[in-house]
Amino acid sequence: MSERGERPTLEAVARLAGVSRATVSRVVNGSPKVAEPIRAAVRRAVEELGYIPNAAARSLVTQRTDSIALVLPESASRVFSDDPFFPSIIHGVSQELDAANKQLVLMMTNTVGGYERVERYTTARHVDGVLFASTHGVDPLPGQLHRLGVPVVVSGRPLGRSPVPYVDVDHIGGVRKAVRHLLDSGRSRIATIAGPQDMVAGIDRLAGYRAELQGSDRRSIVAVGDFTRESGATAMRQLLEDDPLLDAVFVASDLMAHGAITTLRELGRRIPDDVAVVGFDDFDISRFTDPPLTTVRQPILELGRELARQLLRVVAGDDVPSSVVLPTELVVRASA
Amino acid sequence: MSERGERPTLEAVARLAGVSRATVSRVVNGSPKVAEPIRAAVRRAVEELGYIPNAAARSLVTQRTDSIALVLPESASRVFSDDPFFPSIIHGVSQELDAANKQLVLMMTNTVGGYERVERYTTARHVDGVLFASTHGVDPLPGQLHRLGVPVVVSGRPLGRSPVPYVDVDHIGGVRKAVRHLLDSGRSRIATIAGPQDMVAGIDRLAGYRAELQGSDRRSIVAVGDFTRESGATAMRQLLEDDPLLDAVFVASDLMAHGAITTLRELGRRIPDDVAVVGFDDFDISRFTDPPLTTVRQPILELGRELARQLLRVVAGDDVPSSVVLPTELVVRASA
DNA sequence: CTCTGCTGTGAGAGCGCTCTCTCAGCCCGG
DNA sequence: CCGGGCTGAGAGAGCGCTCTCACAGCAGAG
Repeated sequence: MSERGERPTLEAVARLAGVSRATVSRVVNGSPKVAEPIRAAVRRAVEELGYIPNAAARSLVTQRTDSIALVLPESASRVFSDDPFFPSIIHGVSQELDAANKQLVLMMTNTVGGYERVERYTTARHVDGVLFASTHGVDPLPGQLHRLGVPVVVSGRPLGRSPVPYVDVDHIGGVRKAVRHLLDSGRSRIATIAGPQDMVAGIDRLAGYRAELQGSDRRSIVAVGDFTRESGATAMRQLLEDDPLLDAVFVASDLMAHGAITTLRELGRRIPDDVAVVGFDDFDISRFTDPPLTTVRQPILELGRELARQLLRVVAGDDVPSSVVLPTELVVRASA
Repeated sequence: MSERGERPTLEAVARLAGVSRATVSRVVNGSPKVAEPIRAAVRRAVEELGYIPNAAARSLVTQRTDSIALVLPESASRVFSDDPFFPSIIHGVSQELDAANKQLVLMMTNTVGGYERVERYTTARHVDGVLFASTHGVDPLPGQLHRLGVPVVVSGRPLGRSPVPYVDVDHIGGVRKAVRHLLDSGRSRIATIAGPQDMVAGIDRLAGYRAELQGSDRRSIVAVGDFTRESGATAMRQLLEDDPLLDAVFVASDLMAHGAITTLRELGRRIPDDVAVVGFDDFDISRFTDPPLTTVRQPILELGRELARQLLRVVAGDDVPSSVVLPTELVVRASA
């Protein structure tokens, strides 16, 4: 191994193997048009010197960086320590990028100047593509990058009209199954704790609830939270004030469902006997609540992987099915 | 804004401003020896063209990449979705790197060929420095990189003798406070569920338990888990078989403590009346267990930040206080 | 035996930047 | 009025790689 700072270059390998730089480059990059004996000699020289290509030099000429940015929005930090959503996304993305030999550059917009940093960094093409995780409201950046020709894929259908390809899960379908389950088990006063109405996940899950209830003669009872446990607890309290006789609640996130369960217990309601509770997410933790939570599973890891796969496809220049919606599934446990 | 692929270069800015490339470079990099009028002219040209320096070209000559790798070990993935430890580390690291204008490159060793990938990537100096999060057992890579002169800082005191600087928390001090608390509240049969004994966190927390018990005439009752909820539940069952009369348990992680609580409840033990439970971590979720968990708080976010700060110092060439140990603190809630 | 057409290799330019070195211009002292 | 010292700007090399183009060598056709 070489000492600090004196890494072998293509030149050195070429000299040792007795060939030109171009030939070494061909071998290193797997070009087929190199005679076998020469290829072997080069391989040996590479091995001997412990040669590893300099990424900066390569990027400079190829205009590729072999790295992908994953941008997490401001809100991510708020829930980061308690909400396994972003970790799972990261994990899924990482799996696919690893397999494709791309690097994952993580960026958060939560810190001071975060938005400008991300904007500069991504428009400067320091990365080959950009992934956005669940943006709040209307974030102009994905569209802007898309227009500049930077490969972009976002998680969650963007609000408003947007040409940016996305990957999302079937919120509405999942919620409808959940509400149907409550109806089928004879519940008659079914409330919901919705998510923030500036996020597609919040909007769609409420829409699903409304859609399924529409078919029945039940009226909707709605409170809104922000996906945190605390907001779930508060919203539940409010819901019970609105209708003390409600016998079921669909909660738009598991964390909020946990909060709701805490409130229900404090107020002496038995679950599911008095009030049935269904969540949305299927976080690991929900198997361990008391009672274990019935919930709609969304495949978060898979969402991350699909996100990465789509982006890699765009980066590679393949045409992309503009968007993907992954299925959700009702997981019935004891709470409903 | 320019079309795809035709980003302005230094050259273009220089031409527009009527100066040389060198001068533009000086202005862009904030050199003080440029006359004010010229500086202003260059700034204007930069603005007008929307010039952003090409990172690859810069890296090529400076030999810096302005990015830092954070390596998460294999085990991270296993617990990723349920354990807020890594997310918090990432978050803390990210905060500091953002502030220093460095990029965060995330690498996991969990995927196929992960170790080799990380090794190649980091030794190839594609990053200015490498952070390792809580390695299992004895990982040779940090030491190896350190020897090659690559700036490295690891989280958690390395097992065995190692010259690699680390940042850790005061496991032993925290555990001693926890056990002392149990002793002071009159508990006489204090068991422990230890963490994996190939990790410093597991070893030290057990050592702290033993050390504090040593002073009293109480005997130690030990079971070992792997920091997961399930292992906590199993270990608790085992502990109760070993000593049905135990009246307290110090659990080496919050997740395992949750598992233990589940078991205790299943077996009809009241908490804290029959058995007091103390955890270690102070995850958010522990405020919401029933009863809320008394636990040792370790400052995970701060650990991440300190990790990044130390590494940035090494990268900058400042001499580094070889290691840092952050304080832990007992948080008393209802479970003990 | 020459010519054409291939295949495999080398020469060399150039990606966009930084940094050293050189030098022009100016101020001040002698 | 001239020379030395200083300051600020430009010229130019070169970081390590890829890729185009030229060309050597050889096979097969005419």
